[in-house]
Amino acid sequence: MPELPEVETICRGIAASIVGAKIAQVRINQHRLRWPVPKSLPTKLAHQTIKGISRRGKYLLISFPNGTLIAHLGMTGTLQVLPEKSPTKKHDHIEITLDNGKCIRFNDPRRFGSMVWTEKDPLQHKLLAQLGPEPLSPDFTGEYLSLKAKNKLTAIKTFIMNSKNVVGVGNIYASEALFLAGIKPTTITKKLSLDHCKKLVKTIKQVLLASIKHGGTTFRDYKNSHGEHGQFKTKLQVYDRAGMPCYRCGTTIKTIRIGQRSTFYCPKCQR
DNA sequence: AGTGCGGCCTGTCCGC
DNA sequence: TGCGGACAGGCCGCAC
Repeated sequence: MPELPEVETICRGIAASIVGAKIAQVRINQHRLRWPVPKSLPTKLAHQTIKGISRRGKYLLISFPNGTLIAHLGMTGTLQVLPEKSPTKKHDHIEITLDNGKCIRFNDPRRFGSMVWTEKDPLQHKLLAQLGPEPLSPDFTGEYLSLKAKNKLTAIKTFIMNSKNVVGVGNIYASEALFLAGIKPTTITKKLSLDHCKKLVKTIKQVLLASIKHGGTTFRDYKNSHGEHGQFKTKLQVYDRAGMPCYRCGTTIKTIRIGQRSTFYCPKCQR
């Protein structure tokens, strides 16, 4: 499942082969994604040159002179740059052929992903305007988290997974960061001290950076822009390890559900 | 206003 | 072996 490190990996992986290229053709094989892909997209993109690609949270922004394509990979989406002639696969919903002999393929079996077109400032788009700070930016500090978290009655895990508070922390990295910080995922946010918040901010940054370094985490579906799996899975401390011994203390890892999400933690290391 | 949950989807896994 | 059902999950949008 693509979280921030996976999206960052894809962004870095495809930039060199698409920026500066001109669109030759856009084909929509399936317009029913999270939101319908506008039928006018092929016309909008025709003959436009790709100016750049960047990331905001888990959104990829591909910019053109006349607007921006905002892509989200949802749960199972992949974005690959392939030779133009490589065969279309099942669930290749959108194919963007470039004038350099390559083709961008958006593949998403579960169709939780999206592809949105905007001609305004993309950061002011409804999907992006309300987003909290980037977790790896200097804006994301213990003081910020502490201020934002005080008086809130939600579980800390739910809180850090809410993109209004901080972007890019999904289910896997939330469990991992809380383990590294020694904080029980059910802890009510207002009970966290400033020191807890500082520690947690540090471990969120730490786990995201480590995952980017290893090319992301592949759980079931994630592949990078070259179709390769991420290697961070082997580094996971608690995620999907229910019933197995904690690497640190040997206590059996527990799983519970918080806000309809499976959550993993060590009952001894996290309090 | 803030919180919580329904719904969108298909592949995988499990039990009968 | 084949089939049905449960489950996985990001995130918007609605209901309370």
